[in-house]
Order: sequence, then structure tokens, then C-alpha cells
Amino acid sequence: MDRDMLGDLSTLLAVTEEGNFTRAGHRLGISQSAVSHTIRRLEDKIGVRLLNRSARKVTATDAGEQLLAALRPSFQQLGNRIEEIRTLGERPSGLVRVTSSAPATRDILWPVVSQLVRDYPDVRIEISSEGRLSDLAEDRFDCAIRLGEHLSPDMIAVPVGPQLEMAAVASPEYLARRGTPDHPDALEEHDCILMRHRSDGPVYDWEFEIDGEDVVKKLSGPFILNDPGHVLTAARAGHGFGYLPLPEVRADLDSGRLRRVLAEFCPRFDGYHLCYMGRRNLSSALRLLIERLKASQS
Amino acid sequence: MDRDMLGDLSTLLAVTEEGNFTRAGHRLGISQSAVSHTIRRLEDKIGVRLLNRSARKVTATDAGEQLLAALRPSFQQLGNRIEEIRTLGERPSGLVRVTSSAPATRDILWPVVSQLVRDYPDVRIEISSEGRLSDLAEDRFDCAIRLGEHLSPDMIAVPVGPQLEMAAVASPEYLARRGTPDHPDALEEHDCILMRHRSDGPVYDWEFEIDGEDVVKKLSGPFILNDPGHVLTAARAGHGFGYLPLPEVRADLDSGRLRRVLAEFCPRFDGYHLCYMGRRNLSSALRLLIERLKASQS
DNA sequence: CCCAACCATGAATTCAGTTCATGACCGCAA
DNA sequence: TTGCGGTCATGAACTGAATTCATGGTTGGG
Repeated sequence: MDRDMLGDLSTLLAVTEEGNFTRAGHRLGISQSAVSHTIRRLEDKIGVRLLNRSARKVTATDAGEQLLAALRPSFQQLGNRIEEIRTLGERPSGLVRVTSSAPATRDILWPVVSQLVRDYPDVRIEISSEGRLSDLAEDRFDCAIRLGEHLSPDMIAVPVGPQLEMAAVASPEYLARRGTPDHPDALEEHDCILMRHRSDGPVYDWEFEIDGEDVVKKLSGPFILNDPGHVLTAARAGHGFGYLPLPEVRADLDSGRLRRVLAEFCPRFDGYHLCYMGRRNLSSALRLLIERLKASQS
Repeated sequence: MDRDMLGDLSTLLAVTEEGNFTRAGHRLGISQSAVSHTIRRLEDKIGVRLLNRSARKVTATDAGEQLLAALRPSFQQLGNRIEEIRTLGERPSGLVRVTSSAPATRDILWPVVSQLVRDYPDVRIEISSEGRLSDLAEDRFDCAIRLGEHLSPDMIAVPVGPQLEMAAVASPEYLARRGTPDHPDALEEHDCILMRHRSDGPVYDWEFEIDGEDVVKKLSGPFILNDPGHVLTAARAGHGFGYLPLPEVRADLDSGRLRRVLAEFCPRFDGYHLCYMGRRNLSSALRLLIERLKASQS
């Protein structure tokens, strides 16, 4: 019994259920002619006439009836079984460990996972603000919400949030002590808390938009950190300016712990990305989360 | 369950049977890459991962195993059924020689062969009421319709008719001359035309049901015959009682040539059997007849 | 550490399935 | 008896899904 025959058998079944080629074709989404060719081809392969055709009537021959007698229960069982595993397959379960900053958790992650765990009671989500991208490779976390695209060749990053705006911030104490810059060029006279992710990687650029032009400032300062939380800590402590996405500094701005400068020079850019290791066997729960986050972006 | 999926399912089965995509591809006559695409497409359609792949090993997931558990018997049944009808459908042709009594021909054989020769124009059926079981072994006939099960070790008998009732009959002339028995015991005072099939075999029993008990009467008479037709001939001639299945004597009863006695004592028993030599290479036409007679019994 | 065997996948190819066009057949009504 | 409408059959033309090609990634064994 060859593979191509199997689809043809379901055409045979449709013909006998509908009673003519034309209606069977409608049901299957093909033309009457295609049905005719298909049945003819099947009969040639098996070497037996399966249908008697007269004008206005199609009936199964005895051989056809015998074949259909085996076909009906078999296809019914297979259809049922496929539906069962499809339904069961839609029951993701297990733990998904996500590392995400508090703002990303609040703005991007929480709206999605809140509904997800209602829809799929067997899924549990662990969210930690302390993880690092390197934790993904070491399987301490399953995914991370981060700004910008992926950095490692084996890591996948998909956008899951709207475009963002950067903010340059410093403590009131620092500003009182060192003055408030009114242009990005002035930052060259200030201390800036820089970031990079890998100790051997590039330092993150501070980009500004001056007279419609994108300008990258090469700055310096007392710290090069790899964690936005630490950048905030250092900025609050008066060690200089931090340059972070607006959501990440909003709480400090609201509380007055930090003040924003050069807002009119700050461009918008791609927002949060979901990062995960691009390996094969992602759990169904993780796949589900990835799909949901992608979908929330549209 | 759509048509295109069915062929893909047989690819899935081949992969799990062969243990890898490459060998499955060889079996199916397609490349390893085509197998990979096919499995991927099937998994996308169903929405469930069916196989775990690692280097050098492919195994079914739980969902895949469940699907395969339904797939295997279904495809086996379909494959067998297709092979059956293909075999039968190899345009059976030629002559099938059947020996059958007139009642068996009328009641059992005719309804089946009438349609069979329409379906298969190359098949011809010869029916003779003169044959004997011994003619099967000597290849003068291909099969026989007979009451009761087979007698020779190399002969096969399959039931092809409903249960029957025996009838004890005699001619009106005999009854007028010798009297009408009103109990099976009275037969001991009468002439009875006996039957057996092999000259060295046992004489056929005359069984009656008396007060709910089965009773075998040991009787005697002027003839021991091996053919029901001859028994009827003898009974019509007034030689005594015949003991035959009701269908075989119906015509004589209807015409008044014979009269039935002791009807309330006659039990029912297994009916007509199709007898044929149990050798291997039965012609396709004979196999077809056998299948049809078996099927007509259900 | 290297190699062989296997799977994955995007792009390109190909040919089997399908449509198109149209003829043949048949049942039914006028 | 004839005409019409509905259905099946089939060869030729078309097309898109299945398959191949090319190649990269992974992994187990030597």
C-alpha cells in the first residue's frame, strides 16, 4: 500500500458519502474532474473497479464496498486519535524560568503571563530580575526579556515590545555639584556610567539626535557595568549620568531620586526583545510563552 | 483530517519502523531531506511534536506513540483489505465446477453466483446436481454444497447457509399400504432409506427430539444410498421413508408426491456447507466464490 | 579531537495533481 | 421522440506542493 494511495482513499470515501463526483469535489475543495482522475488512478493502482458509475448515480462495487468497510472505521479511528493528541498537545505544562527587569516585567511580561497561566493551569512561570543573558546558555533560565537584539550567535531575540526612548539621568546631588548639561556635547565634561554585556564586548553607544542627525557620543566615566540595575544604583549614588530606556528609570524619576536631562535629543529605538537559546527542544510551555509574547506585539 | 495528511502518516510510520530518516527515505523512494520536510509539515499541521530527534536516533514522543498505536492496526487492515480485493480483483476468470443439490442450488448458490457472474464477466460457473464429494478429490468438481461438515481430512467445509430442519417423508402409496407412524419409535417397524457417503463409513443418523431429549434411531431398510437425489427417487417409488433436509424435499411435498411425518419431532441443525479441497492454489475464481458464499452467510 | 552519519532548512526544481475544455451518456419532461 | 440539464471521462495545459539540491549544524564513536 503506497503513500499516494492513502489520500486517494479518502477521496473514494467522500464520493460514496456524497453520492456523486461533483459534490465530493466541493467537499474536498477540488474539481469534479480531479475527483474523476483520482478515482481512476486509484482503481488502476489497485487493479480493481471500485465504483459503478452511471449517469446521475455512483455506487460502490462489491470490491469497493469491502474496501470502504475497512476504510470507514480506520479513518474514523485515525481522525479521532489525531484530534485527541492535538487537544492533549495543547496542554503545555511545566515551569518556564524568565529573567526580566522590573520595568520589562511590568510593561511587557506581566500582561501576557497573567492570562497565560489562567488559560493553561499546568504552566508555571518564574520571573527573576537577577538573571543574566549568560544564564540562558548555562540553562539557569529559559529566556530573558532584554533591550536590543541578541548578542550571542546561538541566541534568538524577537521583538516583544514597542519602540522605546532612552533617558539620560543623574541624581539631584550630582547635578547640583557638577551642573546640568543642555546639549549632548556637554556630556563629554561629565562622568558617565557605561554599559557593556561581555567583558570583551563593545561598550554600549549613547545615541542622540542633533538637528535631525544621529550622533554617537564617545563618553567615559568611573564605571562600566553589565546590569541596568547596577547602573541605577550608581546613578542614585551620584556617580554620574546613566543612559537607560525610559521605562527602566521611570520609578526613580517619579520619586525624585533621579532627574532626566537632554530629553529633546533622545531618539526612539527598538524596544524589548525576548531572548532564548535557539536549540531544538524548547518545551511546549516555553514555545507557548514565545508565541504569546510575539502575538502581544502585533 | 485532510487528505494530504494521510500519506504523511505513512511516512511517519516508515520512520519509526526504520529508526532513522535516511533509511525511511530509502524505503519510500525519496530523499532524507524530503522525509524531514514531510515530518515537519505533518507536525505543523497537527500542531504536536511527534518525533524526538537527536543525532543518530529518532524516537516517537508520547503523542507520536499514541498516534502510531492507532496508525499501525489501521494501515495493516487497509493494506490487507486492499490486497484481498486486489487478489480477488485480478480479474478472476475461468470455470468453477460446483456440485450441488437442486435445493442447495436454489436456496444457497443461485443468489450468489447470479451477481458474481455479472460482476466478473470472465468467470463461468458450472452447477451439477450429479456430482459426489469424491469427485472433489478426483478433480472432477472444484467444490460442493453439502449438508454437514467435511468428511475427509484434506477437505474443508465452511457453513454457507442457515440452520435447517430435517424431514421424514414417504409416498402416499407407502403410507396407505403400511400406515402412518405417529412417533419416532414407530419407524422401527418401517422401511427406511438410509444414507452414508463412504461405503466403509458410518450410516447417517436419524435424529429426533423426544420430550426435549435428542434421540438417535437405529433403523433399517432396503437401501443405503449416498445421494439425496437417489433417496428421493426411492422414496417416491414407495420404498420407504427418506430422511432429508426440508429444502431438499420441498418440491415433492408441494407436488404431493411425498408426505412429511413426525414434523414435531424433527430438530434443527447446521445447514449447508461449502466443501472444497484444502489445497493451496485455488483459482482466483474459486476463491472469489468461496468469499462470496461466506459473506452471504453473515 | 576528528570524522562519519544523521537531521534541518532555505532556495531551486520538477512533475504529479489539478484545472480547463469539451465530449459522451442518460434520465426526465414536454 | 427530442431536447435539456446534470453528471462522468479524458486529453492537454497549467501550477504549486512535494521533492531535490546544497550545505550547515549536531553528536557519538573511535
